Amino acid sequence: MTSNPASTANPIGPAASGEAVPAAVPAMSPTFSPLYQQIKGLITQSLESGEWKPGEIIPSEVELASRYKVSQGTVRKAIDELAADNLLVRRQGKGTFVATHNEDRAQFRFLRLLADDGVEHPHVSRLLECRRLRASADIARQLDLKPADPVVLIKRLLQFDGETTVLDEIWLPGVVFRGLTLERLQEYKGPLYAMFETEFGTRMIRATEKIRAVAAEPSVADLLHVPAGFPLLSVERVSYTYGDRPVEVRRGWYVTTGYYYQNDLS
Amino acid sequence: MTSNPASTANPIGPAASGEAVPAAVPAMSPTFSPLYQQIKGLITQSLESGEWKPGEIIPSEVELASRYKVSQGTVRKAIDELAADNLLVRRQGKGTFVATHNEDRAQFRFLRLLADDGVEHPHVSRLLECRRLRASADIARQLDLKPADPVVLIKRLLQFDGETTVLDEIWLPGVVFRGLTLERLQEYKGPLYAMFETEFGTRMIRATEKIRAVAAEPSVADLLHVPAGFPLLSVERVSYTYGDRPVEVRRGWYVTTGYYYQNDLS
DNA sequence: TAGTGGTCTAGACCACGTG
DNA sequence: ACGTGGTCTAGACCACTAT
Repeated sequence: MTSNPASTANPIGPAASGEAVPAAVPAMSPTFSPLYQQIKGLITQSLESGEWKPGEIIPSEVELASRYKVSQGTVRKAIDELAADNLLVRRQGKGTFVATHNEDRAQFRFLRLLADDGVEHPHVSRLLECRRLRASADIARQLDLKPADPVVLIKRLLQFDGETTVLDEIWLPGVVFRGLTLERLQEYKGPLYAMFETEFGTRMIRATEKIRAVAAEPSVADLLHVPAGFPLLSVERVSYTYGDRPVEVRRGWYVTTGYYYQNDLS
Repeated sequence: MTSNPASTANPIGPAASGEAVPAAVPAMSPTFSPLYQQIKGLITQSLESGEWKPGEIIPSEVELASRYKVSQGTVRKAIDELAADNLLVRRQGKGTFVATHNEDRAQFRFLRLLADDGVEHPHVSRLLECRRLRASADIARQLDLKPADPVVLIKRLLQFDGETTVLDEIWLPGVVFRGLTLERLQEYKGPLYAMFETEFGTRMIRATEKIRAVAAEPSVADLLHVPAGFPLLSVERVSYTYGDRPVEVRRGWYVTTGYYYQNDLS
């Protein structure tokens, strides 16, 4: 019976409940934020804090509605957006789950390389090295660190059907990825992002990429088994976790003979 | 007062209205389609048929609700999805409008080339030619035509800050783009897609791109003022209009020194 | 002041997955 | 049979824009 006047402003308390008439407060609007956005923020907090871990189910909509003292519809809209952002996954009849880079076939989401026939081929990773060093000015800036802060550098090759196709250089903040060694990398089965999520509690949410065509430097050409000067796709990626905090810088060189980078404009 | 049992199946008629008790029909579900999806389809039809043209305002939600005999909430959900698909644009307080490639700053949506400093630079087009010819087997297949069907071929250069940066070869179905000539192209001010929409009633909805790094062929290199063998970004695009019908094949070569192709993974 | 989209609620029912 | 997400409705109120 409560008539809930769309919340007055920021505070979560949506309105006194239990009354029969539209509550007082006429609702001001400097810095107005919809209720469902606030709920979205609260759910995100629980995700970030690890209250609900990747792969786990979260409380049902009705349960969350009663917890936050809002209607189910409001929780629904919050979850809708989080699902659109790939933070949650809805499964009808079962429940809503925290998205994960594990089991998921969310591989292609971050490596959009297809064979010329349009088929997504499986790939294997060959680790070259994993060192700890101090961030260059450039890497520090991109990772939002101070210059000379500790970072981890991983180099690896990806092979598709036995063909060496990708060379990756991956920089990670040393503080977050304390204890990351070549051995642990080699032991882990599955995608890198799945490992980061499971072993280091750092989940990649989104990324931006700068793509160029470049001529292969000799050192890169050697590793990829192409002649020096060979045209390669250069992919510079910055990945972000909760709160849009950058937690990975990745420089990739792709051999695009027999494979292409797929992109959809919509 | 009508209790509307979520429609029984396909037909649009949502339910007999005016009764007080949940209508009979227990609702079967082979090929079940939600009401709002059907409304979405009807609105799309009106867009495709030109009942509401690009840039124009469409009827208000309440008006559409009464036209389709559904609640405003159902229309709202349909429009929400169409807005997410970039077919409609909502503007609070004003109304809902048909998306357009004109005035819009929807330029960057289909040409994601930024300068190294991250700034989006304006570009000018220099038309090289516009011929009519018969489709090759390959182009015919991609445009869903029969081989030797008439097609239009446009070649052009794009210059950013005076630098020649992009070479485009564009194939269009001849039947749809009857009357497209070099002169008309030169006369038209504004983006190509805006012209296609205004002059030929064909609106590009989405596109897929295959991206590779290639060595510049001599003929291409000449036009782009780079040496033969220079690494270029090869972008093969297929664009689609309503009903996912392909209506453009575009082969682009980008010089990515000083510029990069921006992509967001999310 | 009027009209439009945007938010919020409450309740009913449907479709899906599991016991 | 039950619980979960998914759909649909109806009505109230808020925020923005134009007149």
